[in-house]
This record gives sequence, structure tokens and C-alpha cells, in this order.
Amino acid sequence: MDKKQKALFEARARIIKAMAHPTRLYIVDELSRSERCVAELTEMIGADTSTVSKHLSILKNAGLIKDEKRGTQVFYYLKTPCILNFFGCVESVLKSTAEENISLIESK
Amino acid sequence: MDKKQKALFEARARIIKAMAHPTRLYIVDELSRSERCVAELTEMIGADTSTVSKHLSILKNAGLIKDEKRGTQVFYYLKTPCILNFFGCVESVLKSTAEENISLIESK
DNA sequence: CAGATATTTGGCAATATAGCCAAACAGCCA
DNA sequence: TGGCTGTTTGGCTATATTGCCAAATATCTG
Repeated sequence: MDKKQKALFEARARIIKAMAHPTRLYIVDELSRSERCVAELTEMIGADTSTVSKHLSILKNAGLIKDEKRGTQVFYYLKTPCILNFFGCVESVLKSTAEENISLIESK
Repeated sequence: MDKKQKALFEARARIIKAMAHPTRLYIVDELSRSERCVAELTEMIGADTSTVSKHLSILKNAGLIKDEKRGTQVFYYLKTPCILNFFGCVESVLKSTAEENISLIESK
């Protein structure tokens, strides 16, 4: 693996890593329905505001979401809706694993 | 966010987390072309065999790849090729971020 | 069985991540 | 300006991840 190729995989991993957390997945999912301000997300998630704010900045730095300030509030929204394609596949992995577990139990 | 919903996002995050590493992305990419044994991947990646083996077991536990033993070798292959859909979107995030950076520079 | 090859596991040190609290900061309004 | 609301940042501790080495395990072959 040469240097250039390595850099590409590192760049890709940074983006995926940004989504590799339940709270951040939740945020992405929620923003796919509509934009939200920090306070709204904090309420839904049930963590400290500062924690949610940090998760948002991770998603933002990865280039997945954008923000817009309106008065004292900051609204966040999805930048690249294609992210949602991730979910379909993740779901099918979950499903296939679950099915295997079931057949393991049944054939016992 | 209720308990059930939380568990679902945690399950999804576990799968995404398994891919959130450059070496593991490389492995998935490589296995999308053909199955490979540990020694082959180790050679391509240029890390310790034990390191590669651990990465493989992370992918396997997440349900993304499967293995098959043949003699002393263990061959790994993709279990859910739809994972590759991830890459398309990751690429478009990378591209859009890059374009923004360029326009930032140009409008300076 | 002994030796060789391929892979996994245990253990450890370095580094990264998560979440909370407290404090700083920003914009609004009286 | 001073206080209020909403958000971000700094700092800390607890926990998780990474990657190497050494050792264990498995399979094949003479």
C-alpha cells in the first residue's frame, strides 16, 4: 500500500469514524428528517448540552453536517443526504447476523 | 430516545465502528475484489501479522466478513457486498469537502 | 513425533475517545 | 449596560483502541 493510497483510506476512515457512535448516528438520522438546534437535539438525546455540542462538531468537521446561526440558536442540518444510504446496508448486516443467530438456535 | 431505539443505534454503531479504521477499510476494499488469506493481507498492509489478524476478527465479529480454513491458511471474504455502497457516499463527502476547500482558497 | 508454516491470543504501553462540570462566549432585550 | 438564553470550549477522569512482541495453537510433512 503506497503513501497516496494510505492517505485515501485514512481520509475515508475519518468520515466513517465520525459516524461510529450511537449518538452521532441518532443525530444524522434525526437531521435527515429536519434541521434541529442544539437544544432540541440535547432534549431528545438526554445528555449534557456540551456533550451534544461536541458530537455535532465532530460531524461538522467530518463534512457531514452544516450549521447556521439564527439569533442565539445554532441549527444543524445534513450536508450530504446520501449518508442515509449507509443505513440501508448497516440494516442488512444486522438482519443477516440476526438470521444466522436464529438458525444457530433452531438447529441446536 | 427510548431504550429500544437506543439499542438499535448502538447495534448500528457497532457495525460502522468496525469499518472506522483505515486498515479495515483497506481490507474490505481488497476483499471486494477477491478472497485473501491473512498472510496475503499482511504483506499488502505491511503491519504485524497479529495486528492484521485482530483487524480481521473485528470485521468478522461485526458480521462483515467470513472466514474459511484451508489447511494452515485462513481465507477471508466479504459477507455482505453491499458494504461497498458505503464507499460511494464516503467518496462524495470527501469530494464535496475538497471542493469547498478549493473555493475557499480561490475566493481569497 | 519433530519441525515448519500460518494464524490467533495474551499482555502491555501509547494514544484516542467520551462525557461531565465549570467557565467562557455570543446574541438578544429591558 | 446587565442579565438571560443558547452554545462552545477547557479540563479532567474513565474507558476503549491500537499495534507490537512473545507465546500459544493448529495443520501439514517428513
